[in-house]
Amino acid sequence: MGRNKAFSRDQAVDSVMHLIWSQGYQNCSVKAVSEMLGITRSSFYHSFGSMESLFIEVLKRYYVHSPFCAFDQINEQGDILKEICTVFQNICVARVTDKEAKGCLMINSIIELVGSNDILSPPLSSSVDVVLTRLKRLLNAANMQEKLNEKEVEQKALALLNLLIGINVSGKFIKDYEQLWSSTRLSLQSLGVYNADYNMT
Amino acid sequence: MGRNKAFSRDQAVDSVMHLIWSQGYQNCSVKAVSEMLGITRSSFYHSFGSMESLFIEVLKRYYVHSPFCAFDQINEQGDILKEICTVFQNICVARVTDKEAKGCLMINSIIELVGSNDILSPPLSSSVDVVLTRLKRLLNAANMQEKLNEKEVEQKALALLNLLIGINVSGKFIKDYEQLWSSTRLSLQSLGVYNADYNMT
DNA sequence: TATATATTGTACATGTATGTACATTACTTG
DNA sequence: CAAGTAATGTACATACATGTACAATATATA
Repeated sequence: MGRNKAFSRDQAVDSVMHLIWSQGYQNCSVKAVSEMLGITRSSFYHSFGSMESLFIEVLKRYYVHSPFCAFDQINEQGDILKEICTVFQNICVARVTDKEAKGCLMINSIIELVGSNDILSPPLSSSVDVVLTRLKRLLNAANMQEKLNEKEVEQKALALLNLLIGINVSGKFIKDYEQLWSSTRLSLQSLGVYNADYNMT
Repeated sequence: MGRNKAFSRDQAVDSVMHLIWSQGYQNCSVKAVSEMLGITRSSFYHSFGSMESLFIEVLKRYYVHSPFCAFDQINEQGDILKEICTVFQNICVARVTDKEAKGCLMINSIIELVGSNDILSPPLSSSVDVVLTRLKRLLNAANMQEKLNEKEVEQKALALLNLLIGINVSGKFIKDYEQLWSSTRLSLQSLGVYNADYNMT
């Protein structure tokens, strides 16, 4: 019972995600967000509580749009390393293609907020942990023959994460696909993830 | 002739640098900065014109504090690759040591501003170009025997820049030196920059 | 159809933020 | 020491921003 919402929460979270994505969290005031949603600030507070709690909701939603998510789709029975490379390649395409140079919302937010926002730092940090854990799992699965030890897997996973972050930032000023991808491929190849046989261009 | 400034411009730029560094550019209002400097906003505008122009001044000043600057100090006659590794190692130390998790001002600002601030995007992007050019030069100088071609040098330089960016961001949530450095070392080693003989721990 | 209730809107009090016009101050040079 | 000038301060007009109290609205259920 009670009155119906004048807006779809799903759509709202989605458009707020895009706003924060392109403008940064700190640049999104309750006023601006409310106006974009076509509701009053009063309704905003009633529905979402605060910008922080809305952002946490956005963050969960973002995951399915994130470069990280693609790692979850990888079939562990297939050629894992090749699929990892494909994910990286797709990220290069996405970064070069995006005219707004938005980059990755999660990475952007980490830089913007971790260390300064006590409420949002924990969820952001733990989001990264998830990715790191996932990468370790993939590397271990791909590792049946190579036999890296636990520490080496961890190092390599973090190296891949660093590369992921690097690309997402470089994409802000490097708009040439060939340049971005070829250096990414070089890094992947060096780390033993890319194989010349893959022949990706 | 005329009245003396009540503050040292040098000190002012320096403290504004640290404020922006720890809080982010967008979080530093003219009001807050003026109050920190102990001057009125009126004086601020008179002395600096705008936050944007002050930031450009800060950016120049930052360079000598930046991880990038260390590359300029490298003696091209010595063991260039080893010195590059030392720079990376020092960055790992700096990131892990910094309790505020500030990261690199330049990288932070790129993520925060490139693509959204039309005035500050160009100086930020060109700052990166300087670093990339410097890295290419170092790699070429270290390359006398290896004979990489132009493209390969460019790829490797960008790979190093990506690594640099990755570390600076990872340092926000990874506070264990061993973890950060060992994965960085792995990346450097993979790229043929680190040599097991260096024996850096 | 009446009523409970979730949603929305209005209004308020308060603080922050920006940029400028104009007056004041203090110092330097002739 | 007088005059010119750079630096500073005051005041204003305007807009943005936050969070809440209270009233109005719409709808599902009884």
